Amino acid sequence: MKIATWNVNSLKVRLPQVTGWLEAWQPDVLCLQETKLEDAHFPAGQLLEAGYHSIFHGQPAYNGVAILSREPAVAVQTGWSVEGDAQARLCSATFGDIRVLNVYVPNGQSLDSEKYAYKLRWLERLHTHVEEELARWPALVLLGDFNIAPDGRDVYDPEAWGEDVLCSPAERQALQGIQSLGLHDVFRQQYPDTRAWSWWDYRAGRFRRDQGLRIDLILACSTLLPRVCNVSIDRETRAAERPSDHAPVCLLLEDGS
DNA sequence: ATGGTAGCACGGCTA
Repeated sequence: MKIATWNVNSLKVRLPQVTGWLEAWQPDVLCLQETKLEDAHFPAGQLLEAGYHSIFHGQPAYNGVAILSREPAVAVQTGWSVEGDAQARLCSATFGDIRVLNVYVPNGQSLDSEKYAYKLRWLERLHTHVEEELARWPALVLLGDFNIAPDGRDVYDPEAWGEDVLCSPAERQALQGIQSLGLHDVFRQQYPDTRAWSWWDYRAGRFRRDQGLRIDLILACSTLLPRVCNVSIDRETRAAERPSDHAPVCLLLEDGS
């Protein structure tokens, strides 16, 4: 079972790159963030021609999440379970024995912004939601664009970034709190000392100088860890023509028995 | 260098 996540920064612009990536990597499941598309404009037909079913939860211009899959999803859920959400940042589905939660965590903009307070509230809400989902689905993978670098190993210049947004203690603690429910950062588990990034700002030649952050994460519950074969960050796709500012991250799991 | 670039939508916001 191959499960991947990719913040595409507009699926309308990136559709050729996405279908190319599906062809090259052949994932069973690909979670997308920042599709920036209303549901009425989602290219489900073109993706089906490429061999993938879609579930999607979008809005005009901002946010938007989707899950593409070889097999049709079951137990699909968009947004939170009970209340509505104004911003399309979460969708979930089950494939085989695996529950997949795809998130686009708010960026937060800056520590003094109302958007940062919203980010912290959103993470609290996610904590509760993950707790509920784990009770129902023991084999769970939580993945997506977390807009949080877990620690200094995940930042090209931790001194310069300090405790700014994406690296602040409060959001890192919120992430740790969610992980304390029994979820493990599979990339970090596999590569304890590797400094690797999943996002490079378009500005200031950040990619050219390899100055990035690792904010796109795949968290797997303990029961799945023995099945982890490989985790990779596809830096080549960030280097390609007209790229998203994020690289895809891919997890390969052994099939369940 | 408190900028820079990209996307949405056509001015200014978001990242």
